[in-house]
Amino acid sequence: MIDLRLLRDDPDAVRASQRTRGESESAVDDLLRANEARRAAVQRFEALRAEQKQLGKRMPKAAPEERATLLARTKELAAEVKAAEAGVTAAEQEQRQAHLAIPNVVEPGVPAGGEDDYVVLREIGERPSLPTVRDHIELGEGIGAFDLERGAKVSGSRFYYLTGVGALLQLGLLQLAIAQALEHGLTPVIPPVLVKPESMEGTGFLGAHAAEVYRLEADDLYLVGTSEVPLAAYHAHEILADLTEPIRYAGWSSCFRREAGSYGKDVRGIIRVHQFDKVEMFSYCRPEQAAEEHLRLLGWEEEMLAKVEIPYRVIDVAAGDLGSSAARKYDCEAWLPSQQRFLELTSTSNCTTFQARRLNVRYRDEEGRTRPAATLNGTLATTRWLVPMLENHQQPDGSVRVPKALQPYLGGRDVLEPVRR
RNA sequence: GGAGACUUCGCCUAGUCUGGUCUAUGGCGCCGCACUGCUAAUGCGGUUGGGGUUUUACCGCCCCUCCCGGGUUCGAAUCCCGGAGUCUCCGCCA
Repeated sequence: MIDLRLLRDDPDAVRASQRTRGESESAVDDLLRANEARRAAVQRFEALRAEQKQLGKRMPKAAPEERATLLARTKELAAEVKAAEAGVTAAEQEQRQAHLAIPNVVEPGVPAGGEDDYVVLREIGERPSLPTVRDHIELGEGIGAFDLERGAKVSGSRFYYLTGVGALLQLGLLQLAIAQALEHGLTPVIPPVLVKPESMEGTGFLGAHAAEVYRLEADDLYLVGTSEVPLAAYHAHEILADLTEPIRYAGWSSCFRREAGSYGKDVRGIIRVHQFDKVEMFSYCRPEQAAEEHLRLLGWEEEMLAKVEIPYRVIDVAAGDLGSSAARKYDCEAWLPSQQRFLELTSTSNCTTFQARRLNVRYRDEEGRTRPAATLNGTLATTRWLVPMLENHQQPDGSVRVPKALQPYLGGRDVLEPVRR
């Protein structure tokens, strides 16, 4: 939810943001109107309620005949107050609707436009020159890293088993991520992956992405698509006592996505799957520190990418492709030799105070006032990373080189050789 | 799954039976001031959160907030109904 004070003080700033995103400007006026209506309703109610309380106070010490007149008026008032209160509730609901319809105000400098209007900030590392290119499926099955057929047999399409070196690669990668997170002072967290509707809603995943989410109807719980959800809801309805330094977590969890509407896209292999594992960074900080913190998270993502020795580029995602919560988003995309294209490996979002306002996460500033915190998130490692790792480190005989940083997790091996199945 | 107890302004707690004087008690903690040459101790004062109004700079005034949502009533922390959470016991499964 955007800041209503900003909306009232500078509605043009919000309109400009909507334009950059390619979204409706009239939504801004809808919210302004709804806010005004709400305030009017509140004033009506409060005036009546004040009178009711005044008269009620006189009741116990009123003389018998005075009491009769009082009673007549207060009875009347009781009905009016009740009606006015209903008016407030209705106006609040209407404002909330209008409020939720407006995505976060984009950060200055975000490229305008849609999915294809990103700006490439830099490209790091050398694309490998390969005489013969095998894709990750051929390589992974060759070295016995995963079993797609049995994944499909047991659970359906877009499921897989990680086996042998594949399981070790993933565990090593995630542990490497946790080790790095610890180095930088983040608190490692293994969160619940089933959450209540309000937690899912608070993080904004039941809006445009509702169809992406698995729901357990019998228990009214949702499977999270990222540990961002339980990490963001972790401090919901809290006032953080000290936020002079950002509070940072590194969540390790399985993630579940329905991938509805992605039929035919990356159907083979482990690029786009229903279940994967991820280490996700999550940061709470003061709003004025958020942009700086965002670059810090991006830096930590790049540090991880360097450790696994993958060529990648960094893009500044265009406004129309940000999602509702983010004010700015940087993606790191790995080079994929088999497809001669880039594949998203990490994504870091600065949600400013938008998400915290929904989840009611606040902090106390120097003057003792409570203010909404800023929240940010960013990817440190996922199952998907195995794809460019296999492809970029492949050798002509179908074996795969192990980056130095991961070798300890694979029993010291520096090459994974093809195995007979 | 069944039964019961509980949920009060950071923490603990009084108040609920017997509705109005609850504008919610006390302690701890925290903040400020005073005092003693420092510390400690003591004394005094302050300390839930949200919203409205004055276009929040401040002060003030008002409304809401005693787990949440309804209801009864002129009036609800207090009575009634529903829900959530915590704990205890029983059952079941590990």
